[in-house]
Amino acid sequence: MARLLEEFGDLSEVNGDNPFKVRAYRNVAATLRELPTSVEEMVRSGAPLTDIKGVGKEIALKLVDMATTGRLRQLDELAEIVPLGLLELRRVKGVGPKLVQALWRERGVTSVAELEEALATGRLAGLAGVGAKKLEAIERALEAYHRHVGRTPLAEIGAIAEPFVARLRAVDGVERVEIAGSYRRRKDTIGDIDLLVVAKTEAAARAVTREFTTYPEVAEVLGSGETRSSARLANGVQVDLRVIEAEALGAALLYFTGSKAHNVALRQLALDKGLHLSEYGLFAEGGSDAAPATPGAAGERVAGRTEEEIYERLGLEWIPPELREDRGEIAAAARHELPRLVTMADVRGDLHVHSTWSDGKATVREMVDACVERGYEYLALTDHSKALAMTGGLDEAKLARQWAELDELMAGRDDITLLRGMEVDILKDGTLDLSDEWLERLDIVLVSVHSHFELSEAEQTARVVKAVSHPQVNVLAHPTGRVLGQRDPYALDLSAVFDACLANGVAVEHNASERLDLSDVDLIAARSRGLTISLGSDAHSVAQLAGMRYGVDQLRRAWVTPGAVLNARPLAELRRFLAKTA
DNA sequence: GCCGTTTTCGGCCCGACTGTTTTCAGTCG
Repeated sequence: MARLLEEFGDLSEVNGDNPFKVRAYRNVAATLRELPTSVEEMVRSGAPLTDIKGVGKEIALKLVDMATTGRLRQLDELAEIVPLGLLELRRVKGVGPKLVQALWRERGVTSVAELEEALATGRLAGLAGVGAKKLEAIERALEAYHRHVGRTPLAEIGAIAEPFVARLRAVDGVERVEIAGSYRRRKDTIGDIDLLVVAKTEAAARAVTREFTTYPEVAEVLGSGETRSSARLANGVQVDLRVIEAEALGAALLYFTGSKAHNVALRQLALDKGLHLSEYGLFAEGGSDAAPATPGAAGERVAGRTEEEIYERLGLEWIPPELREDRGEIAAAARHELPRLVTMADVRGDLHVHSTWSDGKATVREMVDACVERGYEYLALTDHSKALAMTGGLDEAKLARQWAELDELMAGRDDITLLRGMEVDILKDGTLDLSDEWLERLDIVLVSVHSHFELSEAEQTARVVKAVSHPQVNVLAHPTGRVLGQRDPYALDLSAVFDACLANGVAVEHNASERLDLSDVDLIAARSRGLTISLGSDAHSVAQLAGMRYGVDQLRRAWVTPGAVLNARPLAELRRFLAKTA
């Protein structure tokens, strides 16, 4: 439904409809993506759809329509008039709704391919507002369009952004360099990198801009001015640099960290209080009838140097960036009831670790030593079961041999506790890939799906529900099967699966690998049901143990407190959960 | 199209950069 509404908004926009109407559709689409309950459920239970933020009479009708027919009639009708290729055109940087309309109505261009052809044959000459430079810009944008589509996983962005920032910090006269944007909010994937710089002098500001535009990884400078520059790196990621006054750093950090929805809500809150919030600060209302207008200023700046003072002036406690998604954090901050979010320091151990016994790159000893080094109190060794033949998965006999090694390795060792675990495959019929007798002897049993992703939702759900209903199972690992940028989640009724986990004392995993599965939205649903969340790095090497921090980030985005995290608990408490006596 | 402890009509977040103009429109974030 969100996708259909979004498409309807996009088509309306290139059709030239009222931009506020377009926004209304997009807002509802965004809200639906975050909605913990499904619209179908609301329709079934008779809950008023206008309770959903941004949904009025018209969109409510469309929701009901979509819930029953699976289609949006108005979208089909609009698609008859407006060529779908125009949506693709909009994704070329620099091509906005107006240009799309001009291209379509005045030149008959309705797709990226046709735009390229029109460029090559000089058919765009004479288009109002389009000169030689604009044509060049479109050509460059088309190259980028083909090279880079989509978002980059958080961990990859970190590897790119951090050395870049270090280089800018080294420029003489640079006071601060901060990464804002979705990277600071720790979103699972990142579209571009936003950098904020405070320079002591104008000369230093020019120097840092020069350093930015000449950075070796920069493939193309998209634009550069006194306060703002943009560049695209060789790998296609866009980086934006803003030079900020120290007095406005907090305001800029706030503004450029977003999210957009959070900012919009904050601005509205400011307006309600007779204030005006921009990236330059929080200002008192200026130019009213009573007060003489101050030349060149909207009013006195009442806050701006730090985020804390701006939030405080708005009557809010400081909101951690991970929460800034307009998911209720502003209301909670106003009540001073923001949750105490889980941190890396709360994590006492790793509950999903592989070794050379299956497809890991490091030995058990290396993994155990690395976990000691990380300060963990315990870890669970969870190699694959025999169904995953390509990983060298373990059958009962091999498991017995592994345990002999573990006994030897851990004898007399009291620096860490090693839990005997396994990541047991959920077979196609929902049975488990290890005998009951051996399941019972394990300290911790993870179960997960690694095959038959193509089953129908009903079959997949029944399969997973059956698996987690087995009395020996403790954790459902990577529940949705997604791999960022590579594989979409399989069809699954996550609500039904969560219910089964709750009923059976099974925790759901957040897999802190390139999966980041469950997603933040799924984690919110899990947390609000009272499920226990197990954090596992799914490390197949020592280096991958460090991925845990990205998992903690996602938990924080989902408002998860330490109490809900299985491996934030002391060993004795963890054991009680695993014994299902908790 | 949505929304309302000022409003059922008139708003809807706001500023920088670019290019094409010569005071502004389009686009982006």
